Amino acid sequence: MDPLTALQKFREHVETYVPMNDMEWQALAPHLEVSILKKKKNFAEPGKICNHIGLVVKGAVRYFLVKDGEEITGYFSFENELLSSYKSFLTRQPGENYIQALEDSQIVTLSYRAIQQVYDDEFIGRKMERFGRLIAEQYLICYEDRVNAFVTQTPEERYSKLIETGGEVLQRIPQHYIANFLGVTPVSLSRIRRRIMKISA
Amino acid sequence: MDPLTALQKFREHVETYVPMNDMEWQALAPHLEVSILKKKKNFAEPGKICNHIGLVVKGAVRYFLVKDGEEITGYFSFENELLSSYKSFLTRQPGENYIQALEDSQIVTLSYRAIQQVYDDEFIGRKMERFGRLIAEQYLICYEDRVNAFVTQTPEERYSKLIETGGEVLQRIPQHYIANFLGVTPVSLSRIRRRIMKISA
DNA sequence: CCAAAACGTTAACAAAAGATAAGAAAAACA
DNA sequence: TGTTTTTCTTATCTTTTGTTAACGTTTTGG
Repeated sequence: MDPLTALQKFREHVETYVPMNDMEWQALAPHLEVSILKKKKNFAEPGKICNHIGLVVKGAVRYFLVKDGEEITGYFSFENELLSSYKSFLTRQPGENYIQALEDSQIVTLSYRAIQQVYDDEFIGRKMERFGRLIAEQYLICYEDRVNAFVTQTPEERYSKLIETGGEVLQRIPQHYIANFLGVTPVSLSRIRRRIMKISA
Repeated sequence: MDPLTALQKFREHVETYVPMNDMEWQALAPHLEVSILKKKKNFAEPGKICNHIGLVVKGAVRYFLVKDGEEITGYFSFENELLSSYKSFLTRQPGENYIQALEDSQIVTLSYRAIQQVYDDEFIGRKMERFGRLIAEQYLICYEDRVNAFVTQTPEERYSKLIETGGEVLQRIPQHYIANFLGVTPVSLSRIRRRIMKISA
């Protein structure tokens, strides 16, 4: 999609959290960049500081790290979702994971320096500060739910729940990635699926 | 400790995130309450909306939920740490977990209504908004690490790491709570401990 | 101070998951 | 199109975990 439409998507995303008039948008927009991330290209890499936060306006990305030579997938971001190696981005320390495009993707990014400028800005700082807070709070809740799932549910229960909620994940993502996401091996997920098939059949 | 000292603790906690002068503190302090939570008493309960966020100035609390009649412990908060059923607090929906005092505790609390007032305040709103953002970001990072641990590490690795970092948890908390926290049963943790003993001995 | 409850370990068995390898089907791509 | 890679399943074997129960110890609370 053309860059202006992409930027518009970013504005809409902000406006789901805080209202924003045209003047405010005029102040924010110059800090944004629109970029293309080709399939298999990395948005973040281990050992490097993640200098951008982004909004996926088209496509999807996968978060993973390499352990004992194996890729272990921890998360995904789809259209209209933010992406960043948050810990690295926020702490300014080298990250541990890759963020890689699953498909050719288009991303609206905001650099660390830019976001700090925006937070400190006279005119829009207050509003953006609130936006940042609400974003962080929402992701906090997502993580809280996910940790709860690990603590209180079996892998089978986690998978069943994932099917119920019918996330986009299921349609667009290879199952061995989902297995990692659920905290089990691909082989194990395959067995879980068979067990569930038998029950529901 | 006396209420004024407790409030002072809260101020110090805020100041680890944002600077705060006396006038700002004067504006914030009236929104705070100091309360005592006796051992085994609940700060939050399932089915109820969590209306307060708090800072533990003395004591410790445990987060747990009841599944199939069993208590499953997911988290703890100690001195100088925040506590809240964040999801319930932020979304204004009934929560799912208990937050219960492990010891007689003293807590400085801020109600949902109060914190919104503070965020909207002319004088200190901007600063508190940033405080709220930084808090949420920090907790986000904690959760990110924890989810990563579940996805990439075995229970044994998680326990070993917990010992290395030598968290307060280990000293003050019964091991079957720690087992839940790590995502395994108490019996399993006992076996893990024995395995590790043999190796390091 | 005593009885009851909570706690940690261990054992025995069942269930589930990890590791590895093999094979078929589907997708990627050249 | 045909070939290679990826993906998913299945099987086998080993390891780990869950479950239940028992036992001694410690802690708690009246």
